[in-house]
Amino acid sequence: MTASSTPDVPPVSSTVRKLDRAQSQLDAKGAPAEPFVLPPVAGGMNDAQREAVRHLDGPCLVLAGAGSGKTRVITQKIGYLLRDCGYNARNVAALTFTNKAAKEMAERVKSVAAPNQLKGLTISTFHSLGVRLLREEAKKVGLKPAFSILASDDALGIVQDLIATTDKGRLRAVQNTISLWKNALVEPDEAERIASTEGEREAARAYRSYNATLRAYQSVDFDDLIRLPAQLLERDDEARERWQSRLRYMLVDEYQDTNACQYRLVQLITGPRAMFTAVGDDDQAIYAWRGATIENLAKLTTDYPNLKVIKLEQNYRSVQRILAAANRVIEKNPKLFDKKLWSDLGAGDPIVVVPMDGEEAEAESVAVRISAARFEKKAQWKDFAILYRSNHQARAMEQALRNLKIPYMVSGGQSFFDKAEVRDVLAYLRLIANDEDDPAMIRAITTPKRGVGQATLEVLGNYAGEREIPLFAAIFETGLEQRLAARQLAQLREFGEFIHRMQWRAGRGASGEAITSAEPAGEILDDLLRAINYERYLYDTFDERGAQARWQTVLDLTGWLRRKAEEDNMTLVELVQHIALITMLEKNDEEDPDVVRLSTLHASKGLEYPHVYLVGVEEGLLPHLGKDDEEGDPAKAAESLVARVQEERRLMYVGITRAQRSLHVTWCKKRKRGREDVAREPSRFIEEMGLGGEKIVDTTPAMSAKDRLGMLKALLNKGG
DNA sequence: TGCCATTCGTTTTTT
DNA sequence: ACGAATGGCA
Repeated sequence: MTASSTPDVPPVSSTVRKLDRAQSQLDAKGAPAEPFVLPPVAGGMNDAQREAVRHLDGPCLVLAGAGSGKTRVITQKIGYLLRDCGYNARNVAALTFTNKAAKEMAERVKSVAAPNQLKGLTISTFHSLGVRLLREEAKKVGLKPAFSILASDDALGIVQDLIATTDKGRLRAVQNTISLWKNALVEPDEAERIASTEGEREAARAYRSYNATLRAYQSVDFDDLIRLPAQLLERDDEARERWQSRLRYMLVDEYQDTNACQYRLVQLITGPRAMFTAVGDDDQAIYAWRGATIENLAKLTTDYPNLKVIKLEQNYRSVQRILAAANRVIEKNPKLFDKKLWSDLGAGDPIVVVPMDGEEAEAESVAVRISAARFEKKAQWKDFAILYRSNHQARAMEQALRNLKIPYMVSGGQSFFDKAEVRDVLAYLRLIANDEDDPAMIRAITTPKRGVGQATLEVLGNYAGEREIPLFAAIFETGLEQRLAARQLAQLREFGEFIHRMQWRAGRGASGEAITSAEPAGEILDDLLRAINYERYLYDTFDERGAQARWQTVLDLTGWLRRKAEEDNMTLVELVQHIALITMLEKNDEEDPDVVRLSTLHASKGLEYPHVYLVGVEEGLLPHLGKDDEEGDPAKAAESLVARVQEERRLMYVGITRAQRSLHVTWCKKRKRGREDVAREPSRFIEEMGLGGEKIVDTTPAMSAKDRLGMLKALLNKGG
């Protein structure tokens, strides 16, 4: 799986040797030595946490069980480095996987050091760091600094052009396989060698041209944001040394979710000095499907013989009964590191398991129970979370919550940036920032319709192909006059002029680099939307309701862009360059509103709630086991099935351990599948929780609509 | 031959 | 409930 044998990616050991050489040169030039005497650490931590914070004698792995205070360790350690150890914030980086986690960590770090000490500190996702590195080093990688980042849908479009099929599932499979290869540092050559199934062979054939197409568009996909920086640092001694002396201490959160590529990047940046702290929990590894491998945890111990391993085993989050159930479930998985979580927060209430008739009944019942519990426990809405395996389960829940007028927020789910209207607007912005971005060009020039259709684009595409120039540049070529009707040509040129004007106003110099005389992003955006008449287009193509919702989304987007540009004093072009990574979570700045949280189990990781309702805990849903692929190799199929059950079990573990005080687990005896009701079995994980006599099986039927209304009124009256 | 409507089927998680 | 595929109609 690792790329040790790939010709153009040297094996770890040789890399480390090279790094050693590079590093000794660096140190000889007088880089500051690490502090000798360790100052004390501020209190409020247990012995293990304190040890983790203070360990600076080399690489450090913190095995942090759920709720054991890992974020605390990271933030305290940042504070320790900056306050007490003389580190400059510019030389410290903390990496997370999600924007949400990065944002939260940035928030918590504020309490740990003075603002001026924090200036220049890097707290970002792997992907954001990758973008930053890539923008700065663009020339060395053969990209212009204004390269585009393609969302997965755009990347899928590229795959579609490469493979002759309309089968969306197959295209996704190819895209996915390529993504996994990139994450595992497998280059096209090796991919061709190791492809074993028909699907993989198809992907291997497309892999090389997929990369070539991206390059032609001056674009990268998400995986490239890690892969290309790693590749660059691997090959370019000068760049590597520069980044090594720049990021002198790294902290990596959720280390169990790193993939081979991310591991390599960390390894290259930290170099042989290996000044880093990795924090993770093998029991919470739930991203194997996107290339993460817990082998990275094991590899750490072999790659770094002087690795200090510290376990955090005291849980500060959950009541004993919840923790015990979680421990019993995860016990069924093989252990990489032995650790046992304990808590002194008291026994707590028994865990409640409730079988339900169907998904509406389940949703209704959970909603009613939350209403009642809020009243009984004098709790707030935001003390409750409803967690589920897959996004579509949110539908029924949302409906039930709306019926009871319970405020809620859905986190996770499909990204804001996947919405068509957002991608439409962004296509224009991408094109303005990078006019070699052909997918953006095609999308922009065809939405809204402006009399340029398939036929015209084909002519343009052919012409651009012959000359090997971008589509946008082709617009202005004189050779087109013979091939296109005057009318079409006029449309194209008008569009081209329009984009040119926007580029100029947005602060993009003729050759692509940013210039200083840019107009405010907000004004340009307004003019852009007005010029393309986007609102009108929405109302023409959708019904009143749909158009209104979509237009609101566009306003959210532009409003956010405008604010962001002002706050960070960026030109539109600069803004667009890192926008692909930003989640709308960042937009929801309103500090935690009092609402019930709906979330997938994946999106819930790292969060905690007093009262958790884990719904749809059924065989086939959690664990969700797809079909066995592995064409005709029963041994392999069985092996992968076992691995998948183990990952689903960790997902269950993550779900249970989100709960602080109470946990409800529900499952449906029947569930609608298509139009038929299908009988369902409770998840094996319910049994594995080992609730024994303690389990309460509550079979109260769902309330009638009338009773519910009565209860709601009663609650409203009493609750005020 | 192309488009519209109906019917059937359905693996999920995210940067 | 959504998306794709197929069948029927114009």
